[in-house]
Amino acid sequence: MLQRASLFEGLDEIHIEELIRRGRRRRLDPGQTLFLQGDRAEGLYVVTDGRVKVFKTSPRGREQTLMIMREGDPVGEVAVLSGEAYPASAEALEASEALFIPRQAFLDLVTREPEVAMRLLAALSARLRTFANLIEDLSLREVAERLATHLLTLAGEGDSGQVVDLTVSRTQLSAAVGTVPETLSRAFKQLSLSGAVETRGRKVHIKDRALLEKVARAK
Amino acid sequence: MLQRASLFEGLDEIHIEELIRRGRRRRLDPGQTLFLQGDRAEGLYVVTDGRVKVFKTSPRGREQTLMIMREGDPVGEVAVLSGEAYPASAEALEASEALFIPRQAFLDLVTREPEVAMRLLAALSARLRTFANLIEDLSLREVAERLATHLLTLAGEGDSGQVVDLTVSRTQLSAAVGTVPETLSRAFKQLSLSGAVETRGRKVHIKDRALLEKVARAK
DNA sequence: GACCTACCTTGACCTAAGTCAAAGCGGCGC
DNA sequence: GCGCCGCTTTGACTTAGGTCAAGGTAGGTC
Repeated sequence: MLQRASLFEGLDEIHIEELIRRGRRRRLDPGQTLFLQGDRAEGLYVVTDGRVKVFKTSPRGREQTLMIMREGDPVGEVAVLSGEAYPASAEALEASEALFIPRQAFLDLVTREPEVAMRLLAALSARLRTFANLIEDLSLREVAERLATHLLTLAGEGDSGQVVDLTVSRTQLSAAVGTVPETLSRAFKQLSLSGAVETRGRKVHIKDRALLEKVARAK
Repeated sequence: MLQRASLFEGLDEIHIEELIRRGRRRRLDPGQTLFLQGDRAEGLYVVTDGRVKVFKTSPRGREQTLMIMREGDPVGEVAVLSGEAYPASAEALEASEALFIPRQAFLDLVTREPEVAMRLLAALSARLRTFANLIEDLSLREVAERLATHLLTLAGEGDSGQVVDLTVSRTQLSAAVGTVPETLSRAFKQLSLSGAVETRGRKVHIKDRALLEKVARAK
């Protein structure tokens, strides 16, 4: 499984085995916390099954999801690399499993295997790009636009008529889009009324992709 | 100069010289563009003098500053590493100078010198942390709180009574904090009236650090 | 010193979106 | 089948903050 993780793809058996030997497998119940923002970073996790949400919390209890990690994704490497506390919290979205890799084991691997370092650079770059887009969205675009973009991202390249699976509850989606459930609900209604999409629970039917793109690009 | 850049600190003369040989020095007038979001990334820049702003633009003309880079900082490496277009635009804030390093020259150096790769990992990690905080701010906190945090960051560890230099115009600051000049102005007024700070042009006198921290941590 | 320009502040207004409270709705257990 | 619990939607209201339009202020130039 680790071999298929983008970070470790094609890595020698020996290293994989060392990671597993030095690491510790951890089962996660839905909603279970991996770590909280501010915790000292003793290591990182690699998601081996299920999904893990990385998020920030406001004092008033609102949440902003930073990213949702799946099988093969590393969680918490940033803290390990910079040697500081975790900058955000992480919890399992569903029953999941992760391999905990102690700080030093990971640093050893990264310094010893330039290939891993390069992969890591690629991963962090991609993430920075995603974050930059989220910043842009939050600062410069409104909720309906963000939702439209989000749906299009989920939909990928397909054309009108396809059905995308949100895979998360509305509450989770609202936190990912940077709003509250009530506002998300109204944004969906707006998109439905205009004829761009049709919703059925967690499935969203994209009825008019061009229209959705127009909303996404917006004013 | 490059030797003092955090990325290349302590790097062999030979490599530095190669970078300079393969690179191209570029003078920048205030406001001059280095690249625009979406441009194909032929390489990256290292700021050698002055300051460069990296930002996103909305169709309605508003701007969100992502970061301000100074002497020694790399700009545009993310695009080079991920091999895609620049995810944001960059322009000089003042008369500046930068070394343009072609894509391949940089990739050669990174793959050949693990030390540089490690430095880069550290730099990207730090940036991810900054971005995560900006996302949190934009999504979960209000303008006065963000401004207070920003001022405290500029102030560093000092105590009440110190004077911090904004170094940028109000318009620039508003784009960095994620708002418009009018709203920033009102936020400053709010902080002044409460007695937390006093403003004199680009200098801000921190009169009551504890109070400022209270505003920053907020509700 | 007077003028110009660019930036900053203020006031009045408007709108997106958050909050609070109350129904809906749906799946699950009994 | 009935009722319960959690999630989602809806409605009414409030508010942060963006927009537009005047003024104000300061630094630079002649």
